[in-house]
Amino acid sequence: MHENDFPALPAADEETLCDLADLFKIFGDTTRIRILHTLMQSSRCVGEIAGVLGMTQSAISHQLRLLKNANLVATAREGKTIRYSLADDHVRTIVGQGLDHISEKARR
Amino acid sequence: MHENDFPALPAADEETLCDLADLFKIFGDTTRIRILHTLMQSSRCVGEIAGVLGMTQSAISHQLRLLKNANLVATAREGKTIRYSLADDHVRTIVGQGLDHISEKARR
DNA sequence: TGAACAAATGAACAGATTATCATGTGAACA
DNA sequence: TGTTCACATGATAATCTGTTCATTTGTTCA
Repeated sequence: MHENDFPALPAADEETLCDLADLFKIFGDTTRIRILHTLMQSSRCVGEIAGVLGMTQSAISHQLRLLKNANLVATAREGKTIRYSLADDHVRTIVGQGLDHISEKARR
Repeated sequence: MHENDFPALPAADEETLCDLADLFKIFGDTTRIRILHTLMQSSRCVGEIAGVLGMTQSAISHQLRLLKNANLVATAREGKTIRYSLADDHVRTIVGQGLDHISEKARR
């Protein structure tokens, strides 16, 4: 059997592929991945994230906006701070798959 | 139980997170996603991919190099052409997860 | 109310990214 | 051997991205 004859996934249309690229673009930045990684451990407010990552509040806030637009994080106001958390388990799954690929590559 | 207290994945170090971002960066471009999508259906040589996507051979070749460096595609010479195919099933899995996230988002 | 604090926003600049164009490389075969 | 074909590569220009700095918004609480 030829490995490429039976695609495991259905073909996607051009617009979907574009949306898909946009989604991965979000994961494709060190700062944003670090933010997501931080939120995978616990939800945090903006200032905390900035502190943990050693970056300015503004830089983090700009990136959080992108993450929120992509529905990857959710917000909840708590007093005068705003707590960010992962929106759902897709983030963990996608990150997990990425890590899988990397570790397999390293094994070669 | 607090949803963020028990991460499903272990913490990653800074270098791994950087590698992870680099991996997703590859998926985060429309041309490259279209190439991968094409290869998910069947392996193809460079000229075919360029034809299918309606782009120049040079543009495709440049992108294929990035895909190859990331170990996402494999090559095999066949006569005077070079056949590109997906390197392994991680591509399908990662793309599949991305599509999941998108369709769920659309459902809201 | 208004002072203090947390976060969001806008403009601008630096660095990265992508397609194009021109050219180089190497395998196949007459 | 040398021409041809398929692909790779390098330099360039246009576009995109991310951080910084300055400012604004909006909430809390004295």
